[in-house]
Amino acid sequence: MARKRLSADTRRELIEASASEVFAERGYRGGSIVEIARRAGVSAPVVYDHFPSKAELYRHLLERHFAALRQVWRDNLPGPEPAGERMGRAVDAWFAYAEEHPFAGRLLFRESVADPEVRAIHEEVAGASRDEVMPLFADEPGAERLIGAPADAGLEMVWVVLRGVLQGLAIWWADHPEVPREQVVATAMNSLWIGFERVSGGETYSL
Amino acid sequence: MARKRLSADTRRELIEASASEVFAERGYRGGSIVEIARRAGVSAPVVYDHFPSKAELYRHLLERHFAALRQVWRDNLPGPEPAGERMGRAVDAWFAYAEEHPFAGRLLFRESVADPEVRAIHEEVAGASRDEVMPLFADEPGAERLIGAPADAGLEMVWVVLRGVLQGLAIWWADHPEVPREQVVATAMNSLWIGFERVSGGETYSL
DNA sequence: CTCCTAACCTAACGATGAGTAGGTAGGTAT
DNA sequence: ATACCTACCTACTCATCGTTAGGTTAGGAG
Repeated sequence: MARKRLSADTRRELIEASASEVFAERGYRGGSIVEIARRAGVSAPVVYDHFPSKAELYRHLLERHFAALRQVWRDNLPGPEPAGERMGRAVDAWFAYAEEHPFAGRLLFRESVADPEVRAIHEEVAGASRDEVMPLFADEPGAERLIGAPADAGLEMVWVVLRGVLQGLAIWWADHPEVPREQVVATAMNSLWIGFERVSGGETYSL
Repeated sequence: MARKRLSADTRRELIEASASEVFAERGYRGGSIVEIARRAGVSAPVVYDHFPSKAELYRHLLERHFAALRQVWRDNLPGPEPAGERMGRAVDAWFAYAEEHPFAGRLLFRESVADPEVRAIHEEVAGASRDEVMPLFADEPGAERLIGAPADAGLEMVWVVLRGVLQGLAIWWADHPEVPREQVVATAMNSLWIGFERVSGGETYSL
């Protein structure tokens, strides 16, 4: 193949795109620098001209995608409309991002409980996301009913459920792109918001 | 440390327990045979007296835990009681298993989208679980409302959501054992069943 | 007490992969 | 045309890890 000499910025973007792919497909440990470099059209040492280490490259990608998704919540969740409508458009926008960046969903959530090294990066980056998004929920009327004692744990569990559903569907959807987005969004909302609304209206489940 | 000579069966169980721990903590690639052997009180080659390869050891653990969880659904989901009650006790039993086997939840779901080698094992083993559990849901009255077109995709998405919620909560709970099980179960049910019930009663969400 | 099975070990092999050293050559500015 | 910067390369080092070969010893059977 004819090697082309590109500007540093252009090559860096190619490397980031390639790394998103490779990490999404193979995980942090399974994704090799050589493979990332190959798909970006260069040899492995070039990666180190742009990133100091594999871990830092990974962290950079995580931060980029998490920042984009945080923005989705910030842009869509607040507003004067009914809560269900706002939540619906936020979830829709979330999956729109996942559609546009097929590797983002897989990249962001897969390794979240992996070995200490990677896990620390995830908790740091994902924690920031959680801390920003969850207050938006806590302000919804009736939200306190979702929260048992201790309150923090209850709120965090809401986040865990939200994350679990969006993560699971995003990963699944990446393998079934023929399903239209509206259907994925509707499935998520049927599970998440309808339950939330009902509970915040007083109908808590008990064993 | 004083090395004790144990029967093959006893040592094998120690190795399985150790491997569950290590894979849960570090993932498939991150968990090394040496570390597994060390925690089982032996040197690495002894592992190969019991399992032909790392992959087969991993598969064995997966099959064991998935079989146990399948049994939980089989035992708890069918019955004459109202659907919500049956679902509630199944979810409760599921988390009881997760409580008793702290590594099961993390082990079973973490690597589900990892590199092809591991992924194939997961899809094979988890697929069997899904194929057995989902029909139990499809039979619930009103379930067809959860299912858009194509029907298979809709049913599978229900499974994905269910799995996402249980997985997320199980992993989170493993790090927060002070939260009582009832609260975890209630959170799961609030998200899952209340939404399900409401939808099967005709209240489908639409954007 | 004496075998002999099998549970266990040390020492290596081969592969893979992160990261580095040091040089080469394409483009651009003068 | 020449000189220089820098994008890029080849060729390595070093560490880790799965797996195997082959030997050693505990401990029960006779």
